[in-house]
Amino acid sequence: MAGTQTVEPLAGTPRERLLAAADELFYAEGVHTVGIDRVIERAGVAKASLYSTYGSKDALVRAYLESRHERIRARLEQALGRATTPRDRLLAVFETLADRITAPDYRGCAFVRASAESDGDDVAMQTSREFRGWLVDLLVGLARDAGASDPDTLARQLVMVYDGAGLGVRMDRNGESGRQAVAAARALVDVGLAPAG
Amino acid sequence: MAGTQTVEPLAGTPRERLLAAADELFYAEGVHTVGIDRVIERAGVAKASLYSTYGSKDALVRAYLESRHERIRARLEQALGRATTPRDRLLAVFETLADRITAPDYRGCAFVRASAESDGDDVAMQTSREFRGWLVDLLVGLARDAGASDPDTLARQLVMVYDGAGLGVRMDRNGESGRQAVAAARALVDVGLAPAG
DNA sequence: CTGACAGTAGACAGACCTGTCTGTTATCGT
DNA sequence: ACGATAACAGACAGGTCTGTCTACTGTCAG
Repeated sequence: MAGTQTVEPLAGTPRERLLAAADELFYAEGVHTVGIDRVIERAGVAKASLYSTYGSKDALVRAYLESRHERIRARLEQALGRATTPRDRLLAVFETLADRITAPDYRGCAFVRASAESDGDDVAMQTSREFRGWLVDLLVGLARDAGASDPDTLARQLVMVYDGAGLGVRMDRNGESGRQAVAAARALVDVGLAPAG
Repeated sequence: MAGTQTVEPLAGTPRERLLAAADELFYAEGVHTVGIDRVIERAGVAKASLYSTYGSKDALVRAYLESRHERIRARLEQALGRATTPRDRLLAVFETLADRITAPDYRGCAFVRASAESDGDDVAMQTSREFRGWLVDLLVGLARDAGASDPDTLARQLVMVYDGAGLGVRMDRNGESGRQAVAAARALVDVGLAPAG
C-alpha cells in the first residue's frame, strides 16, 4: 500500500534522536537541502532542545560528520584485525570501503557531498579534511608496511579509486562500481608493490 | 596593493555576459551558494534582463553546465586528433583530463559539485548524467578500439581515477594528484589491454 | 522627430531558513 | 507534596533567495 508506509520513530535521548535524524536526513538529502525543521520533526524533538543540546545547525552537522568518521574508523579497525599479511591489510581496507559503496542505501561519500560547494573553511570542509587526512595516513602506513616503492602515491591512488567508485554509484547508478573498484585497486597494488618502477 | 585589485568587466551581449559571470561564479563558489544578485552584478546586467533571456536560475545553471560540457568535448576532440594509435588515443583522453585538473584554477568537476546534494531529478543531475554518459561512451569506444578485454570496466575505472583525482585536488589540496592519476591510468590500461585476465 | 524596444535600477512579494523567546507540560529527586 | 529541571509546541524576528513589476533611459529605424 503506497502512502501508508510510515517511518519508525527514533529511540533514545533527544540528543541521540537528533543525531540519528540528522544522520538519516543529512545523508539522504544533503546538509544544505535539509532544514532544521525537518530534523526536529524526524527526531520528535522541540526546536529549543536542538539549540540547547547542540547550539547550532553547524554543530549538528559537525556531530553528524564526526559520527560518520567514527563509524568508518571502527569498521576498518575490525577489518584490519582479520587480515594477516601487510598486503592483505592494505587490500582489506579497500575491500571494506568497496563493500560499503555497494550497499543499497549508499548515496556517495558523506564528506564529499557535504563539502562539495563549501568555500574552504566551513565545518563540512574541516571535518572532511580530518577524515581524509586520517584515511590517507592509514593507507600510507599500510602501503609502507607492505613494501610499496612509493607508499604515498599508492595510497593516494587508492583513495582516488575509492572516491571515484563512490561517485560512480551515485552519479551513474553504476552497480558494478564496487567490483570494478576492487579490481582497479588490486591492479594498482600489484604495480605499486613491484620491486622497481 | 591588496584591496585595490579589480575584476575586469565582462564583454559581449547581456546574454554572453550573464553566461560568463555564471561560469565564473558558479564554478568558483558553487551553484547553490551564489545567488542571482551576485551573477547580475558581475555581469553588469539588470535582473529583468536575466529573466527575459534565460527565464530562471535553473535555466542559467543548465546553460552554464552545458557550456562546460561543450568546452570539454571540444578540447578532447582536439587531443584525439593528435593521437595516432588506439592506445594513444585512450591515454590522450585521460591525459587531457589530468592536464585540466592540474590547472591552478581547478576547483573540482563542475558537474560533481553542482549535483553533490541534489535529489536526483534536478537540472544539475540531469546535465551531469548527460555529460558522464557521453564521457563513458567515448572511453568505452576507445577501449574497445584499443583491444581491451573488458572495455566497459576499463572505461569506468578510468573515470573513477579521473573523478578521484579531481576530488584529491579540491579536498586534499594534493598537487601531485595529476601525476599520480596519470600513473594510475597507465597501470589500469596496461592491465586492461593484457591478452587475458 | 517619434515610437518601438532593449536594457537599467530598484522596490516588492512570497517563500524559506536559522535562531530566539514565551508559555506549558511532564518527570524526578527529595 | 513540591520545586527544579527537561522537554514540548509554536510564534516571532531577521535575514536571504527567487522571481515579478514599475518606472526610467538610451538607441535606432523610418
